[in-house]
Amino acid sequence: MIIQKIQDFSLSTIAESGQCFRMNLLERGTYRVIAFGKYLEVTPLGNDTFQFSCTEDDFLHVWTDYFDLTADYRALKALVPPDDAFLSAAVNYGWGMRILRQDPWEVTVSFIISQRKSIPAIKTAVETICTNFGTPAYADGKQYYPFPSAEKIADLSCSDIGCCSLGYRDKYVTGAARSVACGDLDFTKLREADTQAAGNILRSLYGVGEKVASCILLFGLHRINAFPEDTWIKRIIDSEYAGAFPKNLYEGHLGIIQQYMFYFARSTEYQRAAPLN
DNA sequence: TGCCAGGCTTCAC
DNA sequence: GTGAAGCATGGC
Repeated sequence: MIIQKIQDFSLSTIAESGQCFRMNLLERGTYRVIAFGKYLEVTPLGNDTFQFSCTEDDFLHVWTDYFDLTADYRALKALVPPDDAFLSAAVNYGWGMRILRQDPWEVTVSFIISQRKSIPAIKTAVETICTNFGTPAYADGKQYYPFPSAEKIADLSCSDIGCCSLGYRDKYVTGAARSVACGDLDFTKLREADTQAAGNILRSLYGVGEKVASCILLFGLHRINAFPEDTWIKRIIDSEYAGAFPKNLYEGHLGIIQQYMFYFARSTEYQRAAPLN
């Protein structure tokens, strides 16, 4: 068990911002995270202090990286011009945001599934994949299901994986799994490649286009300048920026800005004031 | 019951 | 190269 003081860190903001699908609220503010085959519970204790249900070794070598705890987003927020009312409100609303450093394989599958699905439906599909094909594991007597390996998914037919509500995306997921399993898609090499080259490789996968590739770059490879433009971001750029968002102001950190925009655009606070649809 | 969802591929033109 | 059609299924 680790007790840690962390400033500018909000579990609810991170969990509800649409970047991950296996971080869930249990009770009284405690969130459960399943990632990299490990199980974690994080409980806010007040005064910027959090309890992590892990060893010191895992905290230092797994979760500090995962939650991007060494980063400081304050300098980025300071770049937002005061006269940009939307983005000023967005970075304020998204207090405690972090861009998680997730497993790129899990991110690839999750965001392939995400196309034309609601976030609750994505979470259901991802969880069903884990319970059906993940190898059960235990932490403190609790059973959980890690995300299955690419090799495991590669052995499945579209019919086998049909129980996971993937619809027409089933062939995209099995195809990506086979690319990883046979070595054609190597995330170790992608980490070393420049962002443009990595994006080109990702877009060569069947079922991966510009938006999903950007999500894999941002959430799986921590290329924080990747800027996924989904329907929400496009509507915001049209309605708040007359179709021209000033990306040049945030060069190098566009992915973080995008995450504040996405999280705020979907909030009831913004929807009440300026509904997008 | 009907509409919509963190898009993509395919096919005309 | 550009734009429209079609897509499976869950959640509200």
